[in-house]
Amino acid sequence: MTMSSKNPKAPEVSRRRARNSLSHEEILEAALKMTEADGLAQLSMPALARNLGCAVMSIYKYFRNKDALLDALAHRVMRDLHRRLPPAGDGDWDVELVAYFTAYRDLMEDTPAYREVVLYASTSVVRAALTPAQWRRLDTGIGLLHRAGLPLSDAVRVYNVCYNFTRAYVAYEHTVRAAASNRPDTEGAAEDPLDGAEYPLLAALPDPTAAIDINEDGFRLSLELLTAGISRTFGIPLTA
Amino acid sequence: MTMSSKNPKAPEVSRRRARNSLSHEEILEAALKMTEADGLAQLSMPALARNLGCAVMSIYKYFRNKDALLDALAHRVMRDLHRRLPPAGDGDWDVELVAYFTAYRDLMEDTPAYREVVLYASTSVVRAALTPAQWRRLDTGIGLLHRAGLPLSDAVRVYNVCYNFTRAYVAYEHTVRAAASNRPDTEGAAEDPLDGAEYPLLAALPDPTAAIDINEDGFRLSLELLTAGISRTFGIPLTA
DNA sequence: ACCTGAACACCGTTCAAGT
DNA sequence: ACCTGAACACCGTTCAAGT
Repeated sequence: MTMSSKNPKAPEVSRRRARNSLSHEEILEAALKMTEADGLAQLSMPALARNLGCAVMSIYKYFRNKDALLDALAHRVMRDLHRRLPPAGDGDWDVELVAYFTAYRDLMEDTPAYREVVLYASTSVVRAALTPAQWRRLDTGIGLLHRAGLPLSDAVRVYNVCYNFTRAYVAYEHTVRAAASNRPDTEGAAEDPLDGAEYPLLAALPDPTAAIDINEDGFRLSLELLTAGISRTFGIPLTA
Repeated sequence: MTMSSKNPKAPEVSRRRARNSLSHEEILEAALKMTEADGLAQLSMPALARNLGCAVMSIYKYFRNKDALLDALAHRVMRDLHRRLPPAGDGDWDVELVAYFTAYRDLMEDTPAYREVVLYASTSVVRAALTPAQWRRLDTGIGLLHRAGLPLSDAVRVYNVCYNFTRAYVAYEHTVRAAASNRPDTEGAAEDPLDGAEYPLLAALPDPTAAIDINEDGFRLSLELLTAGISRTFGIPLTA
């Protein structure tokens, strides 16, 4: 009864895509949009093709397989990410250090799609060709510690620690949160009170599970402790 | 021509499983074995059924769906894990703290299947009913910091930081390593030397990518810095 | 009650064919 | 050259049927 079904020979909005209308870029853009909207888990080749209005196999002319597509997506996302991420400033080392890594987490919080993509393709992102913006940020981050008084080799080791801590924490936060939202929450189910004889300390706490929660407070305290640890271990004063 | 195909009416090794031969326990055991052998990614319902010598749908009599099975698997693994994980000792707080969290990482290194399972079902594991062994270890871990001089509420916050750091670090290490082993390594591809004018510090390094590597050294240094940070922030002396 | 095969709606991917 | 449909080997899961 619809217009398009009345006569199969009718124009029917031209199902077939024009000759060179598809491109590497358009496919990636669509994939990114879909990831932002519904998450990486929903990004399938058929769904992507539907979204592009092309046949599934057309995508394979531009990407060897799905993995290659995800790799390209990860690179694109990392490039965007570092464009929005400032290099280290030249204020007090401890203040700047906290700001430097907090900025990374904040940006990831802003754009959940980034977290998934970055988390997924860890390798291609961590190991493969870094963009100039990433090298720059890396260089200034190490410089921060070097200026504060650490020998270069120690500055690299300490930067490494802070960097991996931040990446790991954000990734872990994300997986925990994602998993939590997929389940019937046990919020209502009243927990059994803990036996004070068995667990003297936990039993005294208002919420024992707080000890293993993961949230922003923990991230902040971690950075504070790391900073204090750097100060103490390398004998450079804190300013804050 | 084979014996079994000659006569379809022959005994044929009795394809059908005996009446009550299947069980919750046997299924979980098989799933764990398969995960140890080939990784969680290879654990499909058909593969599991083949392994058990039963029909795929038989499994569904014991587990509502695959997610429920993975949940049960995660709980089983966490229970095993904490059985092998000692509570905190009563030596010097800083030495014990490092040993306490290093033990977790070491155990995860030992049994890669554990990492995958624990990593996967973050929620059910982190939030849902903890076993007595886990509560015990938690209680002694917090006690470690409390005995060292931290008020109980701070001891919980600091424990939380160390715990989440360790979990996150191990999980992140695992995903990076797993992803790396799935790809053509770029080891051979000689990296372009970095421009000394653009990246003065990185250019001076023998291997700039070391700044973002992840390995055991980073883990150890992280724990050292955290310990030093706790000492400095809460004014309790280091003994090591 | 417990176990099962057939069937469904999805994947990613190969292959041979359209234009 | 670029785009496409049909087909294949896999998933997880529902349903109705065997024993």
